[in-house]
Amino acid sequence: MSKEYSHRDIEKKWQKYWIDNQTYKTKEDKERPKFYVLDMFPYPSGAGLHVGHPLGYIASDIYSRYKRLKGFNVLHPMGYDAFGLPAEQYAIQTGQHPAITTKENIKRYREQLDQIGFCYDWSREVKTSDPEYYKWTQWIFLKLFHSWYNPISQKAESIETLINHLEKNGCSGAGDQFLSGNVETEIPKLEPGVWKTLSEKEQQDFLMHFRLAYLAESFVNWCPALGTVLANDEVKDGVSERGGYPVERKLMMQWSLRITVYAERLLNDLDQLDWTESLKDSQRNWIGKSTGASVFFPLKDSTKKIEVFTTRPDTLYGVSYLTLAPEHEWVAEITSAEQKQAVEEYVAFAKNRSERERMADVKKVSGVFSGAFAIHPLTGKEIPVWIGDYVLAGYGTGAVMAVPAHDSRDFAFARHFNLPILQVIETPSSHDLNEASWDEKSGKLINSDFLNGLEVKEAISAMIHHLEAKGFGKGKTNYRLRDAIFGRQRYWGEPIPIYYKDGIACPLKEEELPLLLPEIDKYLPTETGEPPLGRAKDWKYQGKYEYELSTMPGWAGSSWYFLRYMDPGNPTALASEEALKYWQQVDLYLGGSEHATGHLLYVRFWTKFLFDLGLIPVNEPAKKLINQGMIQGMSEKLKKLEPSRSKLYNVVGQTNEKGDLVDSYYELLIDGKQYKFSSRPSDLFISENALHYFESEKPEFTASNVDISFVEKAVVNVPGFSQAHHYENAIFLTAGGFWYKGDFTSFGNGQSEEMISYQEVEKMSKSKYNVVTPDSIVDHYGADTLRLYEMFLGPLEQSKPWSTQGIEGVHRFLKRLWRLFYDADGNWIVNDNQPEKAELKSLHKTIRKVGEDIENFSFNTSVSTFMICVNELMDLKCNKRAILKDLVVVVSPYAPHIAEELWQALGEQGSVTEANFPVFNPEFLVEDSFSYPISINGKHRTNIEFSLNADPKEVEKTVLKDEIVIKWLEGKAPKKVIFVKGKIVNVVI
RNA sequence: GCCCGGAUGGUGGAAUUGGUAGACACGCAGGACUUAAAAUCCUGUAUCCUUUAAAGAUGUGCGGGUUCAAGUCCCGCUCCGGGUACCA
Repeated sequence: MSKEYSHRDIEKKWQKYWIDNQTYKTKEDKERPKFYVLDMFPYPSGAGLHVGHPLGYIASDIYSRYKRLKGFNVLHPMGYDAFGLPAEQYAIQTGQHPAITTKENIKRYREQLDQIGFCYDWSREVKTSDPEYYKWTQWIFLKLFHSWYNPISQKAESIETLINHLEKNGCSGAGDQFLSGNVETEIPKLEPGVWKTLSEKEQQDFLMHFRLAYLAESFVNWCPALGTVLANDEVKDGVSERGGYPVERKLMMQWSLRITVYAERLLNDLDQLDWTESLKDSQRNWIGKSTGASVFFPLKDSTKKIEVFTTRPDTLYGVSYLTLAPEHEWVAEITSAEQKQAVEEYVAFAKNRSERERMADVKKVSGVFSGAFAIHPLTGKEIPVWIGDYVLAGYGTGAVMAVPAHDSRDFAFARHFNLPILQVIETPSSHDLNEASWDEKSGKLINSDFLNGLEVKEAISAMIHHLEAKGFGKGKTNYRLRDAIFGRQRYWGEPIPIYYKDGIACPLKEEELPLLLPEIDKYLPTETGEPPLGRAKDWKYQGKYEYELSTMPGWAGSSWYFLRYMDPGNPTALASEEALKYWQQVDLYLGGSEHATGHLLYVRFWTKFLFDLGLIPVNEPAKKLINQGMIQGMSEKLKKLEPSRSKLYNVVGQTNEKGDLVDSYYELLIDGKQYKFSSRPSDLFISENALHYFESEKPEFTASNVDISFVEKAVVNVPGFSQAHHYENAIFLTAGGFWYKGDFTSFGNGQSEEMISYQEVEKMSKSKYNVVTPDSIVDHYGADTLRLYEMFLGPLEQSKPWSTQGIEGVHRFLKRLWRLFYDADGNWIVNDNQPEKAELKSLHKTIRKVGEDIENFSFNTSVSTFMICVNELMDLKCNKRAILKDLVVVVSPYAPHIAEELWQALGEQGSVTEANFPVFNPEFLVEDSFSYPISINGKHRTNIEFSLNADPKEVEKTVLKDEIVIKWLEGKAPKKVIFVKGKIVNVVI
């Protein structure tokens, strides 16, 4: 075998060895402590893996390998979140079954992952679209369906315990503490003893108010383009996260999961988690707990009372009107005859505005007076009731008490409609209440009867006390978190295991699972607008009852997959008790922060639920979580213009005497010269060096992404690009000429004829043509180089644009490492000589630093440390086995292939993964002297070597005799001499 | 608007509890080897003044402060990135 460093041979050899020897197969091993390292579930997209994906995978792989060397039994699995929209969209376009697309994508992912040399235990691979797997997703759904949340015991229980309670006690409605806790829910009243007299339908409808998986009419994010509803976290800026299609609010009957009952626990348990503070903050904000009071305002001439939620009950005396959301259920009812038309028009207007529009003009105030009045519960005064879309139907009660003096939104509304502004809190003299409201939760109460003189905080509790005593309201906690919509009107997802009998939703029996996804002819809604599953032929429960036609959302399968990895093949349970007990939970979870409010909240929710039912031993999925930064792409772009929008471009027509068009052509005018085209050009692309032609007109350019494979150092390959992107009929204008239909016409002006692009940092994505895959890098430099380089780029959690600048240095390092074992002619040069102090020092410095770095997830500095060590050993001409053997082990988590090869070359048996991480010995680092930096007034001037045991007084004497110090002293006596052992000497003059 | 993170040479970045700013690498410049190239190796490389060297001055986004000593701590800003958004 050639003894050059040949990454192609080495990496192929060891990847085969690992498979043949099942090196990474993990078993429950009671003898060793366990450690569970998990990467966030990838969705296998058609674009394959780009260089950003492996960043986290490499980090977790290094960590896993390190933990193994430290004697842990490491579980490090990988699998696929295989259901999802893109495969289905592709199916709609091409008719290809999403299962086929998914399978192909997974195959490609797997090839790409394999070539990087990860230590995944592939025998545990799971795919959410596999019936073996989704059987258990459906099983958990049934458990959710059969459970309710008991607010007294603070956990999920079987629905049976609720039925028992209802039989005995009935339900006193929304205020029933036993049933609702303090969570805002609408519950109908039920007298004791009535339960048994209800029909089955009535009973089931009632239970739907409690089931953790329930069917209810609610406002959903409807995406017409995708033909489905989306969860809140799947909507970004009013458009769908996948695809960017508009989303509107719609009232629909939907399956939802009652995540809101877990709000308090999801919030509190964050404190125990070793997750990044910013991620925990995101979850806290998303849950959005706020405490305050609900207050009832009786309507004038009515028995109805409008309930509002406020966090500022202290400002009750400052209420000058109420505002209802346009969707509030009483709007039509309370509107006066005179206002009817105006209100109806306004409600229609508000409803038709898409979410995006509503968000776009947050600043614009709109609303209408309902004509109704409410009675202020404390003052008895009449106050008007308005309708305004700044009030959200989905939060609180959909109604607010407006305190314009102390709430900026109420202030803007009051200003716009000339409503009174009543001050109830003293403001600093610098604050002008005519200009803006005083929203601060501080100050003394005024104009507020019994609250006068109290501080805001005291006033809040005093008021709540007062309201409760008088029966006008009560203290209340609200959460921003909404229940999660669970049904999707799509094909490629888990069928919901429910059928309908006489209008009642009935669950399948557990032994009837999995409910298989049926085959259909087209992946589109039916003619009658039902979801695609409506197309399935003869798909009925027991041949007669309709199944639920919506499927589960993408996050269903990913909400519990960490459990399945513990025991993936188990046919009788989601995982065996033994495996669940041994592996417990994820010790280190690695993934992007974009999952903060979606996946990471749902997986915590399901974990807590399964824990409540006693099915698993832990109530949190992951102890520690690290976010890796995003690797962005560098896009290449060309400025573009609709040709007719430039003065350089003309359409010239010639007419005969009769006025008929006899000849026409298109032309470009440059420097007074005319260039003709026979047919109409589609676009005008402008090179960065040709912008001066537009100086006088300054048009608004648009931009087009150019596939980065057609760009070399900002020079665009025009024929390649125009063909691949279908711009055959476009003009490409450069400073010195232009391309049209594959031909170049020179202006002959001596200016550059190159088509120059400009660069922009963007998210790496197929649609931006800026994707860099790891494949070519692995091919050219090898997986070990890729692994080291991705770590060398910088701190793991930092986002950065991809650039291969610098990869050479890392590759050179591996070649230099190789040179410690083989000389330039490929001769083995390792010897058994006794290592010397300097060599041991270099090695142990490295052992210590790399160990610390991995524990701190500071992988970039480890790579530097390796480089320093190899450079030092090179300088020392050290080829000693005693040193190199340990070095190979320390390097192996980062660059496993070369480490295996060198390990074997050293004559060691088996895989380097079975070795032990060398133990750091501080003795080798003990120094007896130190070259002290000598500072004068804090500025470094010189260095003097002293023994580390040197007496400070002796040091001071020597320092003051030093030539350079004497020069700076200029004959003066020093005021002070600071001596810090092992650090510094500072002379103060 | 609010919450979080960040700003250090031409570039990526390093710098323990405050203690030699710029490790390591890229790039660049010069040199060695070679017929030549690649590869490899050696030297230099924050900025400014200076022919060079020595020596010095400046220097971690900006303005203040604490300290013998500040990239690091405190106060006030600017800009960039991410999240979130009428949440009452």
